[in-house]
Amino acid sequence: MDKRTRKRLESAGWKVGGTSEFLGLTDEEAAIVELKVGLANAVREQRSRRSMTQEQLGQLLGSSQSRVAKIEAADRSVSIDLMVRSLLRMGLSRKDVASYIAAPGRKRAA
Amino acid sequence: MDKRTRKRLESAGWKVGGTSEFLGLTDEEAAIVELKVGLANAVREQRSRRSMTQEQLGQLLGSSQSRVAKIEAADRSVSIDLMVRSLLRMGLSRKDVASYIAAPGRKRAA
DNA sequence: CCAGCGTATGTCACATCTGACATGAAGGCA
DNA sequence: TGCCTTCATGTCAGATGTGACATACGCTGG
Repeated sequence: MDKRTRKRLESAGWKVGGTSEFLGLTDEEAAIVELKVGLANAVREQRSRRSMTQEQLGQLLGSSQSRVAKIEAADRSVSIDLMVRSLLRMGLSRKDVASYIAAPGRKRAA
Repeated sequence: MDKRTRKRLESAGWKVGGTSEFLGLTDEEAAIVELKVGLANAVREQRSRRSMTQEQLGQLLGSSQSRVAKIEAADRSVSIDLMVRSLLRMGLSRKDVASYIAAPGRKRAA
């Protein structure tokens, strides 16, 4: 998890320690946070890859710039559903989404 | 997609054709349905593997028998979040969940 | 210095999801 | 046949997620 990501998460209210659990964060909660971070990074990366602004992506998703920002920040108020729908709308396949979910944190090939 | 699954989906209000799209179902919607069916099957399979009743699983999830039934039926009223949380609560890893999402429909090894 | 662009954050009315309950249907068994 | 277990489906009040808006922050070019 890079510094920037961690900062975003913490300020969003998540309690993050190491890459996994810490005080008051069960294994399951930790797994969900990690999973969401993976998807959040995926969205940011895919958008970036298309040279789109958050505003443009928001439009593509039928949503707003602010919500895209929250998605990419893995904000508490964002569901996995929304993240997945975003990726699919950007043309990714179910398998692509799965690979992002399985991914540890950063880095990715295709 | 087996017959039983298709029946459950259709009665749940989804419009399903082939394994993918049909009338009035965009590619994205189709992908979401398939993804949810994969997770629904995963929950049913994992529960079955543990010889638990829906009632017992409901308790483990802090929920009810009826909601478990809806989860396994990939009901409209069930979010991907809930399905994922269920699988994690049953002890699966992020990677396990990912593999179920990537899976076409039925069959699985481990 | 200060516009302007892209992004981040807080808030809120409205939409969707969720647990719980009631009830029904299918199968097993005495 | 009646009873019991397990799963399916409808409903609803309360919880959570969502789009939109306002506003703030950092950066870059003028």
